[in-house]
Amino acid sequence: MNIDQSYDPIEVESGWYDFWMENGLFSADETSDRTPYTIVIPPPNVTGSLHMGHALFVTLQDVLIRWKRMQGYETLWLPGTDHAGIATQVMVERKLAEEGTDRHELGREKFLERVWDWKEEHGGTIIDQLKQMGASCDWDRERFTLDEGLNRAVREAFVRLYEEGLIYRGERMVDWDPEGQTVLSDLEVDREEEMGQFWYLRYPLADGSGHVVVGTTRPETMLGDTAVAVHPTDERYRDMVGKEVDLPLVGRTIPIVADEELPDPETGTGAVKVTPAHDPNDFACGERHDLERIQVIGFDAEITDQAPEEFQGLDRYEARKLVVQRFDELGLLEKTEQRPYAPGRSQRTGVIVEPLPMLQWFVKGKPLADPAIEAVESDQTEIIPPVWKKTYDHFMYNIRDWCISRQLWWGHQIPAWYCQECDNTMVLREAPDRCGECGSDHIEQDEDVLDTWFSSALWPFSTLGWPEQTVELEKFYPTQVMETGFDILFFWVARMMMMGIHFMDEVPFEKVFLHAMVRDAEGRKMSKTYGNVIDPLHMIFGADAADLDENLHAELLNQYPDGVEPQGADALRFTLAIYAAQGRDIKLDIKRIEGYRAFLNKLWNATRFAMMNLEDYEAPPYATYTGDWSDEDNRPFELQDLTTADRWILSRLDDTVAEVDDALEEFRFNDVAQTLYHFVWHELCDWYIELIKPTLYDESKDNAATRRATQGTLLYALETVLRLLHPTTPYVTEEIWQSLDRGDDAPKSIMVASWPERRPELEMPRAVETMETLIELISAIRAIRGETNVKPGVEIDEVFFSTEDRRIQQAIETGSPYIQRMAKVDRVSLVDAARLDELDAAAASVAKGVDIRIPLAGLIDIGEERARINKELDRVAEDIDHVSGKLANEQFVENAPEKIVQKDRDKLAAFREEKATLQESLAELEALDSGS
RNA sequence: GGGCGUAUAGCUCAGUGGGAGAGCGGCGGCCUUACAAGCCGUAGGUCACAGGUUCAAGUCCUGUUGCGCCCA
Repeated sequence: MNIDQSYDPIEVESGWYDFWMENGLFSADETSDRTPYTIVIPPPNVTGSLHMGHALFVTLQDVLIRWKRMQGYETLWLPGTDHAGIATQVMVERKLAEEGTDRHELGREKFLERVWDWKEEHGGTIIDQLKQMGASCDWDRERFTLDEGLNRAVREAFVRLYEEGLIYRGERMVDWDPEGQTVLSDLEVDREEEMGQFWYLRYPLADGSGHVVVGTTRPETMLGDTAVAVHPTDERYRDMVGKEVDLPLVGRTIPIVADEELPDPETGTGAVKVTPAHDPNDFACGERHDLERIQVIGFDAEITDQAPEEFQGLDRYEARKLVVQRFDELGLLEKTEQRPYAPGRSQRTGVIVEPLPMLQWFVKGKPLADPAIEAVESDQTEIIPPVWKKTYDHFMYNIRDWCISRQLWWGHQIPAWYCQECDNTMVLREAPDRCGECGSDHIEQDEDVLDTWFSSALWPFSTLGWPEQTVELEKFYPTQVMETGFDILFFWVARMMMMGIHFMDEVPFEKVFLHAMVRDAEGRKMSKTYGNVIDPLHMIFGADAADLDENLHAELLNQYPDGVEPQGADALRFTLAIYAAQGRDIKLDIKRIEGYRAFLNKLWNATRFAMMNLEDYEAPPYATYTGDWSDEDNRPFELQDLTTADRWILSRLDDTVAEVDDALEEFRFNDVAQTLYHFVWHELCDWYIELIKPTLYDESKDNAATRRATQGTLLYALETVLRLLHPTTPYVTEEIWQSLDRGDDAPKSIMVASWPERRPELEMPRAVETMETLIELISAIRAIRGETNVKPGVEIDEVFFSTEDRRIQQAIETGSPYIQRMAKVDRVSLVDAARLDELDAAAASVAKGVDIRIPLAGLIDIGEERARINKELDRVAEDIDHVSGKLANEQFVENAPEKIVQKDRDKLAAFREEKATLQESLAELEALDSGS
């Protein structure tokens, strides 16, 4: 025995990762002639740390990669990290603030040094954590979105798109993050509905003939109003169009214009104020009516000198208060009300964004989106689950130009240079010495950097060496699967599709699998606000109460005041896999993780059992497990020596192989895990191992061949199921597999053992049928025992079976030793119906059409047995009602397929027979009861 | 406001027109030499609601309600 008494995940998971690394088992060979299978990792934030979302994607991708690797593909799982522009820069800026300085004081160069330092310090964390999850990435190829090769790819892509007219610089309304001090793309702004104030302001008409009332959620912007708009069909304002109003507080006179789009007669008063410099819709309206843009809120979110002096320098919210106050004082505040509104907030800083017109760089949407739509339409890329195709299409068909410049320093600096002399703009791969137009050397590079997602969009090919035509690119592009969360379908997947097709003329991946969000057990997002965060590392390694944060992990602490036990990466992975049903969020409950650790313990102990009973077994060469079986000498056991139980488990194993494989092909990870769980626990352990104990314990000469066949079956089944489980639970399967010590010709790791395939030789339906019958009969006897208070230790003298069915009779004959053992029965007697009638009082049951009788013989509680039979009778009566009702329906008999109708007729007959048997038995019991 | 999804046992979820399932939890009984992280048995359902199609609906269609997400 070289396996510990119980499963200890920490112990098991401690050494194998190094072993895999040392043997180079994760490395892809770009020169091999094997069919490639490539996944590029969704690069996590370089300074981040592992959360459940990461744990999920690592699990699913590793399952796919390990599966394909075992199938013999040249697998490449290419890892890396993302520089996460805003997030990282904000982090470092906060640190600087603590030191009482800021990036401007430091200067660009020094600041970037600090960020690189920060990256060096924290950058390894997430990578180490991915490794702890067991990720079999090719670490030699690890990339970073800011490394030199990727920077080159970014410059190349930018320049080409510029030359093709697909990147341009222009003044547009953009979302400004006043805290992050940068522009954001549409996608980086979150809108969440909240209750807000809605103010109604009176603007007096310039001719003194009255006033117009406008509603707004942002009164401070009135300082920049340059018009009031009403709908041309709105009768209320028909006479006002063309008139002017005196803008209070400001003293400006502004027109009332008729606009088709901006005002909604159904909302508010139907008249709206127009602030072209501070709202995208107003901006558009301003373009239509040629209105002035007056920017009254600056980049620091303070009121500019374009506003009256009183307001200048005020924060936008202070200004709001003051504006409202002044309106009130002037009697121009009509009313206020509470109303839900959805302000845009920066995804990074959480601050309400300020829409402002700015000169920025943009990527044109439509020309890149059209081929990407077509690629999905024509199935060059398949989106799974398919429901997301609609969302993808919706985004692509309504795509807007993408603002890619960011007022940050941490990122790829835009490769554009401006001549200070002649205003020439140069977009180039390398920095120029002088202006190409006027020759001046007074040139400056654009200060801004690119949106991080711009570099991420190139990830599937930039990581393989593009723009060089590398061997890697040739071998591994396009990739096979992009596996990521649906929340970045637009941010990332859509943009990779556009860029991949544009630059490579080929889609970046054949399939996109979008996984769900991991939530807490109640379905809420994991967040500090709720205190419901579950840290994957706490699940893997355990956590003392002291390790847990009272804010982040409040709920966990509540549930586990003393901390949590280590569950291991395998249990976590198995849990995430079995939860990963398509089209549904994952509501993670720690109890489930504990349950699957118990499952791995079960597997562990099944192995211990096997090893105890295989000590004298001489295992066949490993090649017989994976090789061709058409040659009888190359099989791991003699088929003719197999017992019914052996045949059954091998058949079921073969079904399991097929089910697992099908489920993997279709990304049904939950079915993969569920199928294996059921097979290992409820077939292999609950039945097979129990069934074969007598065979294994009988060391007589007569039994030698049978025993050997059973030993062979046990080892084969265990070894095969380990291979099936390996992609999901790599550590424990490697540990157990190694301890089986399958000889010199076995691969050095289960990682590179071959993936199980169906074996026609193992399909033995007759044995399956027999075992299914036996399992039902045994369960029926156990149910009687359990419900009539027969103690588990007590052996029943004799059980009688009666059936007309030849095949079932045979099953009982061959299976009687199994029945004896599993139901704890001394004798099994197969008799004809007449013999049953001779029995006096007996417990009775019917299963598979077999009458089962157990003479009471003083061991069965008569009262309990009567109650049990009455319950059975109720059930049968319901069944009879149901089926006979169906058969009484002429429509059903006429229209339903004959097969279905016949099935119901057979059922009805069986139910009636069962009822008769039970009634008879009950009558006997009652006679006995009254007689005694 | 528009769109997408979802509703099945106490909880978390499978379910592919043909008698409603699993895991966890509950209850009862077991220290049976692989495993008490275990074993045996068992209770628990108006498949959200209302219509419709069909011989037959958890499953297909329509509507309603609740919940979730995306876009505006």
